[in-house]
Amino acid sequence: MTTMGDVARLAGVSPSTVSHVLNGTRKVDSATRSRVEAAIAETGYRRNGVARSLAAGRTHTVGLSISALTNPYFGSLVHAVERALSDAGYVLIVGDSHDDAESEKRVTDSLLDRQVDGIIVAPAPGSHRRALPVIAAARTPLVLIDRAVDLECDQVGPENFDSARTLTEHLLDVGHRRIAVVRGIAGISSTAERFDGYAAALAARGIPVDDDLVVDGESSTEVAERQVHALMASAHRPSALVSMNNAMTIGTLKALRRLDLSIPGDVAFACFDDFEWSDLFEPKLTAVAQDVETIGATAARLLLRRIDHQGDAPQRIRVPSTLHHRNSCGCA
Amino acid sequence: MTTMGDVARLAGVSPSTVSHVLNGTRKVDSATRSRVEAAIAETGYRRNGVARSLAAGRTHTVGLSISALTNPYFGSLVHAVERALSDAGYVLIVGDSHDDAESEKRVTDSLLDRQVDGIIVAPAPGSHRRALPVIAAARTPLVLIDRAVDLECDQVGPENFDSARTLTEHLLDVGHRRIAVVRGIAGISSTAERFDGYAAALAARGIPVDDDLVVDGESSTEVAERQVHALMASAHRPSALVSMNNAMTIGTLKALRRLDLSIPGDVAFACFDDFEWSDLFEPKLTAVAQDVETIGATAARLLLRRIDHQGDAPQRIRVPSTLHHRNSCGCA
DNA sequence: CTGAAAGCGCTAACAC
DNA sequence: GTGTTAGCGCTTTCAG
Repeated sequence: MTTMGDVARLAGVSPSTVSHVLNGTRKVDSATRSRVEAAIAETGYRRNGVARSLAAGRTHTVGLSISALTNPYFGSLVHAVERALSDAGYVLIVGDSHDDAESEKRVTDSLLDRQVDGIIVAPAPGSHRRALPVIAAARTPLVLIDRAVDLECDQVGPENFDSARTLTEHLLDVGHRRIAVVRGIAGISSTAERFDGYAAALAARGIPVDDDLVVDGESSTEVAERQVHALMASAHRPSALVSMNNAMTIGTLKALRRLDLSIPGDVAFACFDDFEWSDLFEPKLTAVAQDVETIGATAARLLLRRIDHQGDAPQRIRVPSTLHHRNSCGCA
Repeated sequence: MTTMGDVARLAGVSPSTVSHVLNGTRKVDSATRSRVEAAIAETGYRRNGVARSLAAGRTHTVGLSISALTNPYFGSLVHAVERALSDAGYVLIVGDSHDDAESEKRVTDSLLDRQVDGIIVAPAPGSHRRALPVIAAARTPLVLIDRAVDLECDQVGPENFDSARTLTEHLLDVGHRRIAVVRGIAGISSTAERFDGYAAALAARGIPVDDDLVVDGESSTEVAERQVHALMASAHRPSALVSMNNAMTIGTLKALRRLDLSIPGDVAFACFDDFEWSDLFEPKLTAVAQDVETIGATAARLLLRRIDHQGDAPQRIRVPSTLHHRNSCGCA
């Protein structure tokens, strides 16, 4: 390993000059600079970022705790965050929380140990009692993404309530009265907000929430498939269905297929999250698309700002979603 | 920031003892250990991983250069790699290469600067002339994933040739003679290998490759849609189609839909990469599923092994794929 | 079983 | 415009 000292010696200058030409951090005579650059080229010197971070007190590294990269929604989120961060010269460490408070804590502890300059968390259920307080105590800049938590810090996520209400209202407009909802995993804000949106739409029409029509899909394809199958095979089958995320939508569609129920003939259908193949599917899916790009980019932006200005007031941003009206809702 | 020195002073021991209780790196009297632990708890001390890495010469960090996390295939790959790595106490930095040699070089340079203990690369076209030599020169453990390159280093990827041949043969068996292929981005091994598999299947039946039936989808949904549309609207329309990856499959299906061509009635279809919704689509897609989990886990395993044993002979592993025979191929 | 001390490679005052 | 030097916080010989 060749170090800055080696380069300095070869160029006949001091280490600090080498440092300064490398970082452009003070004026260096162009002749000197050339000698240094030649020495760097000759030795194949490459700077040691670890030493640099230790001395400078900054790692230019950001951590992200998230669950299930397998889910394209999160994949896109990571993608958007990574892009924004790398444009700013930062690098991204990703850790999978498995949507479990314990694993999430392990991930964030490891990020904190590594002295990341900031952390973005898609909080797992129970996060506010485990990981989040520790991050706050470490005074490491923090941004919450995708899900809201009752905590004084920057937060970005999709608009859930209105979107879920719109989806439900639409089904109501088509004439449905018995509308079932497939709800996500308990303990996270999006599940609650989307459910509330559903309930609000019904309430506005004077329809009470019927517990028999609320199925817990736990944000999982398998669970949703099983639960929807049970519901649709039962006596109190609804005439319409709303699924609150992409994974559960697939489960729901599988269940309907297994029961040989047609959409929208036997049941109307609308869902949260759009798919690349939404209009390839027959019938084309009426869905609410989240603006993942914006959510991710905003999270990165908020974090970078906070890294530079610890003091600013925390912001909470909701990114609007857009309804893609196609024909699974049956209102052709 | 409280440091190890602070803890040592409070516990009335030397910094080195604190270090040893923290790392379990030498025997410490249990009374002493307790005092140290108490001091740690009292101060809320958290170790500085950067200083640790500098002193120890290891970062317990691995870098991954990959393209398009948006693509669920890569998302799952990252997921698998991350899991295996975090089980081993490593952390993963991901960088997006955009399948471009220049960006890839930027990503890997930044990883090298950060002194990662190893790097996993899904080589972009041209990688062997830019990023890879630099990594090799730095003598940083390297594993290639997803795509092969003519280089002496560990490599893991899917089996492509046989899978593509099987897919094509199947269409041939159904009786098709004019089979078009939608081919991926140029310059990467999987594109070449899959195309060769296609060509080999034809050759075995004495059918020459017809250039008019080779469409370049560039691994992109949009390009594939455009090209397939052109082909299918032309005079020399094939009776069957093979698509060589997931993104292009979606493009292909969109094109067929736009032309109102039915599968398998108007064209038989088979593809590389399985989707969660493959059997939800009508007709269900006949597809080759790659074992992403295994590929990712293997890459991690190879890398960790090489980090510990620089000397071992490089391995090249091909993970077999499995054919899901459904009905888009039209052989009911 | 424990401590002293020499670095790890760099940054950033501070001095000239 | 350039050099000196004191750290950054930890690991790890080497002694005892």
